[in-house]
Amino acid sequence: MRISKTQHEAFYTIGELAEKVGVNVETIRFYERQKIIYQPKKDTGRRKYSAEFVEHLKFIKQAQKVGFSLTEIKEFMSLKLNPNKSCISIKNKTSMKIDEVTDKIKNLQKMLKLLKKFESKCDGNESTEKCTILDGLKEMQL
Amino acid sequence: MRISKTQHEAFYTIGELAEKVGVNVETIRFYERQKIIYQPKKDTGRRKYSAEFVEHLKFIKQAQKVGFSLTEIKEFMSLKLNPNKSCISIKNKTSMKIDEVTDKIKNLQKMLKLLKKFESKCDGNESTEKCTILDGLKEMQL
DNA sequence: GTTGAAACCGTACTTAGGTACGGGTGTACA
DNA sequence: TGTACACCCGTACCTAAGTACGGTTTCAAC
Repeated sequence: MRISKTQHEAFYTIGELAEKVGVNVETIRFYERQKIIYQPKKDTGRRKYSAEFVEHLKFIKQAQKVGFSLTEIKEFMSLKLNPNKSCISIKNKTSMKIDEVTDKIKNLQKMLKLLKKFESKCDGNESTEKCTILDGLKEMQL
Repeated sequence: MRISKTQHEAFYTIGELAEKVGVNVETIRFYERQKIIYQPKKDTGRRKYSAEFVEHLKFIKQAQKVGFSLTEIKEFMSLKLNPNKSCISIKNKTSMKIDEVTDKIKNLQKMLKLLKKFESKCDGNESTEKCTILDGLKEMQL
């Protein structure tokens, strides 16, 4: 991380940014090509990232973790940067995502319950022939 | 669905099975190639699926929905069909999966909470410039 | 001032999870 | 009995989300 002489503002090279966020340099270039993040100012041909890019990338990674696709994330990002549309489409997308996430949580909770049931029944010493976990799999209809 | 003459047992063609489970015929062939399901008995060259395949495929689809990869699913399936290993590895895998699923639920719940907060604050009529949902995205650190 | 790491760029390759295609064969039903 | 439809197989193609490669330029440190 370097400090700009005039503004005391922190900037990162692509390598530093990648390191800071825990992604590959190539991934950042890839996001740029896909227009998920915008290309930052360049200094003698090199990308110069301001601190907001750390937040952008962290947001992308978090959103991915909970199941948003890059396409969905790109939409959110572009809405942030492009404030000329009515808010209603954002609200609709949000509602749809709420339903989707709610559903996913429910399914995961069922799965979790089953996994715990299997785990508690199994003493770990049987051959798989008698394994209660495998028996459990049979009834695993979410 | 046809009924076998001698046993009153139901069998499905690949097309019927696909229809019943709601997947593509090609997907079933793909799973077979990937050895996620085994190849059923054939009758004059054609696959003849017993009812258990309906359950197998439903299980695969449910497991995918909650985030298991085909590789993980394949392991579970192969354990069912191959009862020669000690049960302990299954128990370990199960415990790991419990942690993973628990974590995923937690993250999804955080995401859900944020999404709901955004939704309730937004009246849907503002320009995105003023959109509270987009403001919310800024703070979205899970 | 040299030199080695790191950035640049475009292109190609990878893995996961399918889907489509094309040419040949079996079969249900009018 | 004929014909359309379902099935067979292998191979090719597709999208998502990166990762790697190779040749060139630039910067930073000695």
